[in-house]
Amino acid sequence: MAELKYQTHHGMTDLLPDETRKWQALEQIIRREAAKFHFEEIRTPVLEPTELIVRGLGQLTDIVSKEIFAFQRGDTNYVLRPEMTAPVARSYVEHRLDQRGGTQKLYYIGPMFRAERPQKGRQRQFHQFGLEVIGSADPIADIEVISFMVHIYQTIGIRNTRLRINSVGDLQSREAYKKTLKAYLKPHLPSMSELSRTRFEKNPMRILDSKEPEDQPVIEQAPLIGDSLSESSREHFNMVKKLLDDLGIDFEEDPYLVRGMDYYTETAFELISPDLGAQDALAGGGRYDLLIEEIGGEPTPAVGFAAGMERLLIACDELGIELDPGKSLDLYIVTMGGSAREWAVPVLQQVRGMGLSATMDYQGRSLKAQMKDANRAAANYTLIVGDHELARNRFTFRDMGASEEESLSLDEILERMQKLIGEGRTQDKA
RNA sequence: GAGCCCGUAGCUCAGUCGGUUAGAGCGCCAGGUUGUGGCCCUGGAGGCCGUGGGUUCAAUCCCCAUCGGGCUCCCCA
Repeated sequence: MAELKYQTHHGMTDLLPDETRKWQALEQIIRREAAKFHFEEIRTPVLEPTELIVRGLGQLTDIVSKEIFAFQRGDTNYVLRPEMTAPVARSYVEHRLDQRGGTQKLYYIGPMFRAERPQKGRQRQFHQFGLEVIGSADPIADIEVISFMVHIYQTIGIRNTRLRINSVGDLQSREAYKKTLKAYLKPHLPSMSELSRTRFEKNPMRILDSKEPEDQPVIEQAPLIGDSLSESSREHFNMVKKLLDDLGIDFEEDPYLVRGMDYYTETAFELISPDLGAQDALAGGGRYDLLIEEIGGEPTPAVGFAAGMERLLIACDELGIELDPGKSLDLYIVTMGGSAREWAVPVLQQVRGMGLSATMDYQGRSLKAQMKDANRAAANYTLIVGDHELARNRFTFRDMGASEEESLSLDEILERMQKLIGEGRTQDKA
């Protein structure tokens, strides 16, 4: 096709009407289920202070070091949020949400931005939904979060997922572990990948995540975080696993699971799907007991997860799960002639006032073209009006599904429509 | 940041071993049915064959660059 004057940026896509129906259906499920778990929605700006993201996620993480969209205006630094945990934590501190009392249970849905090379299941503007439970150190909080995450995919019908969990321990455990790990790694460094060698000083735990072949033998023999866990971290993790068992949620313990953000402590988890290809992580999360203090709040334990919506929808496609309820319209008013068109305008308002959806042609097209349009819009009924009907004050009311029609007064038609609401025969897919 | 593949109508894709007016299906518009959709038939609109340059008598086709897209590594949702 010819060169376009303007188009979306690399890795960013328009969601067109035939797509957005599916998105709305997904969002509806998320909101409904979040409400069941008694989570409340939080919405924050897409632009955040650069420092928040850098401090929050960690300077050395991939996201911060090479994937953030940042710009400056005057002497203020802005970033497009790459994730929601830090922004929610910021909001919690900024608005003293602890003063609302108890544990804050928040959910969000929205666009995130990362300057990566796009591929299947990875875009520069993508969408996540997720939960944050702030103010509880109880393993029950971890479990509620994990259980919601698993529940959502179950509800949608994505069954063949795998839950992987690990504990990265509290601060003491991590310091102790880093020490043993570095002591172990040091003699092997010369034979290891360049990436791992750079990580050694900065963040040795990330080496365990390496997929470089030359690192594998070293990693296999490496000491595990599990062996360095403090007593309380061990108890916490054991309780999480026990509760998962109690809930009948299958999981596999992966001692090598280390997640991408520095703020994680204790429980870390990931939900992966074999239906996704290279980018197989559907969702992931964990506890972040140090983040809120790190960004200037009171020491506050918290746990959450984030899920990629594009990936969820890809999985649905792969599995043949249809979220799109399809188009629907209650009434299409077909008009012939200027007076009929003018007559229709207030009738539309009346029908809509009854809670039904209604539209008409705006172009003065032929009856046939309007019928075709009504069909395309998946209209359940059409009301046909021309000079003939106006003169007799009786209108043609056509049932598009049954291909039957009769001549009725407007009141009779409205009465029928009213009845349809009661019978739930209309497509009110809010 | 690195590698591989691909850019022909709105969409999915043929095609030209380089050679006069570039095709199909679907979609769109109209007619067949002077006031009736979904099926069928007929017709129509719609392409500087992504863009720029090069080679050539001649380029949509070959070469280079560029832009865009897809996939992979890395990493993540």
